[in-house]
Amino acid sequence: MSQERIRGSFVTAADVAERAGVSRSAVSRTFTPGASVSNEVRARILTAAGHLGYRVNRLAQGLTSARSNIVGLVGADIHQPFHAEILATLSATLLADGFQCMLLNATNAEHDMGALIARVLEYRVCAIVVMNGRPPSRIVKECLDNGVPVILVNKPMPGLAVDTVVTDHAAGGRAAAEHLLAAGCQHLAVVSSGARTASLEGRLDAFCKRAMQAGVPVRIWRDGPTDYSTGREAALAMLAEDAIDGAFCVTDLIALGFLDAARLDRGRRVPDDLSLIGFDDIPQAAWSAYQLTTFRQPVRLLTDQVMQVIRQRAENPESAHATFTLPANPVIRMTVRGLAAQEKASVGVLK
Amino acid sequence: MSQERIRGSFVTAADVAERAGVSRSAVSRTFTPGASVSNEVRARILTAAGHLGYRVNRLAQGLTSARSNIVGLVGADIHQPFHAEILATLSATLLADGFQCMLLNATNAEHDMGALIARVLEYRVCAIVVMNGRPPSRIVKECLDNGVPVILVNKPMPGLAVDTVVTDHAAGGRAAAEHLLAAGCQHLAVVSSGARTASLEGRLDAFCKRAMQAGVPVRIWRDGPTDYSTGREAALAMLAEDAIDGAFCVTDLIALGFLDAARLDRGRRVPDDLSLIGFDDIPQAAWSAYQLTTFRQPVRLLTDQVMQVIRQRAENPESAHATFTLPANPVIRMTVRGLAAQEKASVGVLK
DNA sequence: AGACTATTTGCACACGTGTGCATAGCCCGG
DNA sequence: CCGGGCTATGCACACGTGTGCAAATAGTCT
Repeated sequence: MSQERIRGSFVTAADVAERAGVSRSAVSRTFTPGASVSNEVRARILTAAGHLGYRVNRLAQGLTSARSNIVGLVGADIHQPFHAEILATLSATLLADGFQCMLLNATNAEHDMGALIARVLEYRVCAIVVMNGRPPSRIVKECLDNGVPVILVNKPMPGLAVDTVVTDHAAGGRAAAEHLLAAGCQHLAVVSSGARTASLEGRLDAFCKRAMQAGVPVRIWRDGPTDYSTGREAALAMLAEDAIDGAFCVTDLIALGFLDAARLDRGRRVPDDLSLIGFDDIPQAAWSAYQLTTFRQPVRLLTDQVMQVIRQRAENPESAHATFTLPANPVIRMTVRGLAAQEKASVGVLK
Repeated sequence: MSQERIRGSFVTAADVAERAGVSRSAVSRTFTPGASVSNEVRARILTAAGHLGYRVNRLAQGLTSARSNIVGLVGADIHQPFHAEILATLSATLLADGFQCMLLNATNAEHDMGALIARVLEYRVCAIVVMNGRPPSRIVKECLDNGVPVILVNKPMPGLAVDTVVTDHAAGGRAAAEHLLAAGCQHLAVVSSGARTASLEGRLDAFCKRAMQAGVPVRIWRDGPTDYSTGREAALAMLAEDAIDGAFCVTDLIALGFLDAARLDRGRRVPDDLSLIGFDDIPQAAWSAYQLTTFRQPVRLLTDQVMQVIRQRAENPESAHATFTLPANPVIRMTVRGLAAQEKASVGVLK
């Protein structure tokens, strides 16, 4: 088939044209949907292209159109379960829709992110999606100045012409408080990390506010990485003497660390002595050793909304910018007292 | 600063040249390391570029050189902890070394992978790394014909001119058997998924062979996805009546499912009644509820080796192809009988 | 001072593609 | 048979960059 290929170099449209005995334009038109080529010529070109192994050079193609169909995906800590799920879903959706994904994995959330976005701008990406982290607003502004739309997931940046897709963290935090109150908890705790991101703070603030409304005190932990280890440390410290009977961890990962330390190191029975709620609904939360009651971030809805924004901006760059807020639905499992007992029968062990 | 920018279009080298009062070549040379420009002109160009917000167009740049510095990363199931870790490490390394990553997330491991690789070829990537999955050899061959090196992680493909970087699965499987035999296990089991990948099969075969040498029977489970749920199902089925006292799960994810079902549903005490070993060393294996004894895939070494191959191929495409085999080191925690008791004191709770 | 060398700079071309424009061919109605 | 409209095709240009080559300029040695 490709025995006549010169090894190690790409075939160009001119090569195909020569072999098919037509002009290069005809080749270009054959691979451009909607262009006018006769069936006979198209067939000849396609067989020639097949024999030679021709592939359109998207670099050259993007040169004329001044825009590629590459989307830049920016994020930090992409190995964490929730971030990995967003990345996997979003990249699969983008690829299915004909886009290409450029992955920008920031090791240092703050500093690297700016440099990485600057680099991906050099590829004339058609959009940049910030999946998490805190890109400096200066670089976001530069993207916008260059006509590259920026879409922020779970991170509002007021005052910039960006599209924002967020989970309703406040509603989730409030609902978490209500669940724990309904379970009869009298001494609440909320566990977060030292990262002051809008999503984590939003959950925490709403939780505290709702508890305060009910007149229930809340101990606050806000230190360390957004990690399993932070949950453990918080539990070890807070459950040493305090009589906490209900805790909201702003992340499932934190919640699982908290749960392990509470049970294994502090001897608490969950949910009998202590009710616990997480956030995100990562796969591990459903594992039978945990059965964590949590709030599910609507990953599918988030990514679908991101896709829709990208498409819409592609065809109409000037349309108004918007913030889309999607609900986090409770996933009742076994770590909250009243609910666990009551729903036990109808909830499967694995989701 | 950028107040004079025409919003929504990129600045070209010609714009910078005009503003700085020099030729466009001078601009190009300023941004080309090692080219000859006087310090005075360079400075003038750099300030002009800064004011205008100039960024080199890598699409145009890659056009002349017939090769971009984009690396295609191909994989399936990238949300799984181990795959996510490989992806995170590899992408961070590549970005730190000045490459860009194009992410190819295959939803259907077999079929999609070919189509995705074909698409990324259109961007004249300088290398393709297959992180997992089974790309059809036809498309791999096409990459090689086009001079694009292909690097396979944990997946040998004999007969093709590719570089291969693998963990020593056979040695790991053998060592797992030896650990369980040393713990005095008499009735072994090995749990794998229905995916017949070289890495999983390599671990399984070596385990079985070593156990057979010792005259110990091995029950084999090989069904379902490479997943937590498979471990659960295997444990539920195998531990219903069988007197299994030692199990090797070819993946940590499988092992954790097995462990949960063994303890919670089948009432086994681990490691007293049952010793268990996994493979990969995902973060969850270190969680205090699990403390899984396992074999660590040397992710850092694997990715470093991949990087080295990429660099070396970049400067010398014709060098001989090789297979690099890296060892999987045991991580002794608490799920194997003799070892757990003996080492308990010296092993931290978190890694 | 003159010649020779090293450095800097600009011109012009190449890279591979899409596309506007003009031309050629075809079909069809009058 | 002729003209009009439609389709197919080729030419030539543009996109933004890197770079070889020649010219110009600065610097150095005799």
